[in-house]
Amino acid sequence: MNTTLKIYNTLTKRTESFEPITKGYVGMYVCGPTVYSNAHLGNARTYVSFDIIYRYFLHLGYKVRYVRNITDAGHLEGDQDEGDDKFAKRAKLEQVEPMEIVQRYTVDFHEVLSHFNTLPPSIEPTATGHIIEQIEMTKKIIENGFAYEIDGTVYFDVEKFAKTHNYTILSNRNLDELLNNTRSLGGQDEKKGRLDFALWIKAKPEHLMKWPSPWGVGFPGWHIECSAMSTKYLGAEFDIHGGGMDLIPTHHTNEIAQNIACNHAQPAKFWMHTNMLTVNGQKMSKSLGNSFLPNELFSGNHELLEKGYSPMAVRFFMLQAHYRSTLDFSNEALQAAEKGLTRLFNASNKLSNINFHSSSTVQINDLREKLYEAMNEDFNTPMVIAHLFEGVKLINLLEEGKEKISAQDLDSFTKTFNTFLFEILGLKSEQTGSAEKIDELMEIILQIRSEAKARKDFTSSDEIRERLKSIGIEIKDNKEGTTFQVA
RNA sequence: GGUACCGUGGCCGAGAGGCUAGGCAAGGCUCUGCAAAAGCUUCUACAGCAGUUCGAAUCUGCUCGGUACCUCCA
Repeated sequence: MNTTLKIYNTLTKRTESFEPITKGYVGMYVCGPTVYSNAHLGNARTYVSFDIIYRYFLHLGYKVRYVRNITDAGHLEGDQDEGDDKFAKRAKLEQVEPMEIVQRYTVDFHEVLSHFNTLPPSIEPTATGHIIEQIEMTKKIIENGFAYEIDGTVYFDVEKFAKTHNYTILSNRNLDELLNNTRSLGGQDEKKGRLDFALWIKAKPEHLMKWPSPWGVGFPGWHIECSAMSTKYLGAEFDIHGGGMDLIPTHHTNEIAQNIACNHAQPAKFWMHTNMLTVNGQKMSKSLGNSFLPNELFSGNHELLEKGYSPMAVRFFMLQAHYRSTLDFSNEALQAAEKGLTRLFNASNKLSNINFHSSSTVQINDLREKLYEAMNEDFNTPMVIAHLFEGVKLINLLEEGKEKISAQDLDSFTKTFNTFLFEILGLKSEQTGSAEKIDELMEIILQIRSEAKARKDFTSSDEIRERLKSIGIEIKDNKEGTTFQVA
């Protein structure tokens, strides 16, 4: 296995070999959620994708600092200066303090991600906790001549920046077309250029979340928080910056401009973007009203859902598509994922029951190499899963005694299979804490049943099966004995 | 309107010039008191048209269809 990790870089539009800036260390920043409402499934996909990336770096032995922010201030509704920020707006609606909104949805966000078994980031900074850093950065950008103040609001001067830098490097948009875009936004702007965006916004008197600054009382613009926090925790230049694809044209474009204007450096070597989750071919989003909340998904309580799906089935469903492809949601696809995942878990359980022989009739290293190659190809999880299913086939052959494996190979194979399934893909079987007791209970019940069967007392054995089924435990007879599954 | 991207078997989805993933569904078989499950196995697809090539799902052009972004969004 000598392949190197390759990553598609939005900055260069190419797949490039990954080399960390500092050997053995990876600095990764991912744009986190704006916590003004519940996280939906589409949001979750992005964080599951980056969870895989984080896990794989850890698996490869890197020391990773994974920073993912919480946007809890200064996110404007529109790009117009009179915009209210989202928290204040939502707070007014719900008659609560803005920070109450922030707290509620931050907790919700964490709950959702923990259902999906994502690892927490190393640092999860909040925008409100870094007002000073954002003010400092804004000051520096003004000093460097790329921003100007008008009546308490500070704007980034995009046209000036674009004269000496490639402002649209990420989106590949034509700057002139952007500047002359006929689509008008209405309202008179006090800013100089139509592409200029706010770094600091003057607060109206009734505004709830506001802070003092050299330009008066106000609150930070959206884009500056990520620049300030990534610089603070990862430095002016770090390895990876990630986020959803919808952040490319505005948020990330502006982030790069701010970083260069302040630090004279393009912040990240690699820009990685995850694609959208679609429903019936359309992007899942809050504004389109086609989004599910994870709780609705788990319970099946939504008009688009035929039934509830477990968080792991959903995670597995997401991993069956590549992170840069759109993924279309459907009940059929989720049910397929559910069954496929069960097969993988069953195979993993079987591994401990396989007998070893003096030598192997199978090639174990091939599979291992293919798994690493797949991950190294820009984290190609669908291919990893395909190879794991080859492993499932192999496990079944070994179990039936059609192929033989040595103790050493079995050990290595078990380790590889389970490492990829649990550690790298982050899947976990969803047994409850009392699972062991259930196992013991079931052992007793099944023994009684098999005794009844031995007496050809099928009335009793069938009754046991039916009554277990009625409480959601399904039993299956096969050659070696009886297995059971808790629904 | 502008700019990108995409169109793969019944469904979801990898692949990116020859070696024709994988899962689910469906058919067949094995196992079995019955049932269910499980296992094995079969099914050979790349929107259409033209071109480049010894060879194209993969490259080029056009046509049709879809989506995203340009306005808050992961």
